[in-house]
Amino acid sequence: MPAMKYSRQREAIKEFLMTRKDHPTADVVYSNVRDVFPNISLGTVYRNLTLLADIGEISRLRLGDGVDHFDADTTPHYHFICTKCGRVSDLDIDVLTQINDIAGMNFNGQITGHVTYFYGVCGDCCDEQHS
Amino acid sequence: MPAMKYSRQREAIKEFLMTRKDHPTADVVYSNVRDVFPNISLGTVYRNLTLLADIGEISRLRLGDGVDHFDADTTPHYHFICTKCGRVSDLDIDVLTQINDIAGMNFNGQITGHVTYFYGVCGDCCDEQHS
DNA sequence: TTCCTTGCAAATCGTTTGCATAATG
DNA sequence: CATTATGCAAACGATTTGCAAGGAA
Repeated sequence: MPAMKYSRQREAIKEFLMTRKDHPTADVVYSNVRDVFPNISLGTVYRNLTLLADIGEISRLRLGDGVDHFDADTTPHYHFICTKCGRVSDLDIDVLTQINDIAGMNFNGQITGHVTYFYGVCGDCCDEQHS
Repeated sequence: MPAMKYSRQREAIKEFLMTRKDHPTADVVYSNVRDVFPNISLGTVYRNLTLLADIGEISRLRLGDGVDHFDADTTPHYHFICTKCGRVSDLDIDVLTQINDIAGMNFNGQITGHVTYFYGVCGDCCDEQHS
């Protein structure tokens, strides 16, 4: 693991991510950071997102839609994906550690964790249906 | 949705999947079905896997490893991924419908389901560590 | 004969990487 | 000055798609 040097671009990427709670993709990060660094390349964005995720300063979300999402909030929490608009939002519940034990019943091996995401229709899309 | 016609290739793909409980990828399906149809193309495998998944005869698993896995067992159940060997196996527990309700607390919207996969070390890999 | 399915190859999408140059320590 | 980071473009792996030819209803 090489020593990390400061870079304005990386800082801008992280700062942008911290302003958002909708878990943007690399592409969204790219087009937004380009407002500040018009010459930044998509490769640099990917490199820094990967680097930040590796050192634990951000987290990478694989939600099964084929695209990686990124989150400046690294505390363990669950996510919700709206099947109408695709929006990703945080859920305000405790981590369900007990389901690891439930899953471990009748299983030959050690279960150390789980990944869960919930889906359904978000508040905004529910409102649209009623109007 | 166009009417579906019989095809030997599709049949072979589905039959192969039914013999396996390790959730193979499209590539694994391809190389195995090629033993029966040496001229089958990867495109045909993908087309049929997608078609079968769309009509609900098989299910497509996105486990966050960047590759799609396929399962002839379409009944709802949970999966376990070994972080050592990458093997995917079924878990013998009931579906935890109650966690949808838990997740729905303090949430403005409707939660209709969830996707969960567990990870850890499988029985075989545990044994290896001890020997 | 109609229209679905195939094999093949090219295209697409998200992501990674090699390389010469620029910036950091 | 040593080394990491950048921009660019090419490479990549998984998956999809256009097309002409083959097979099912």
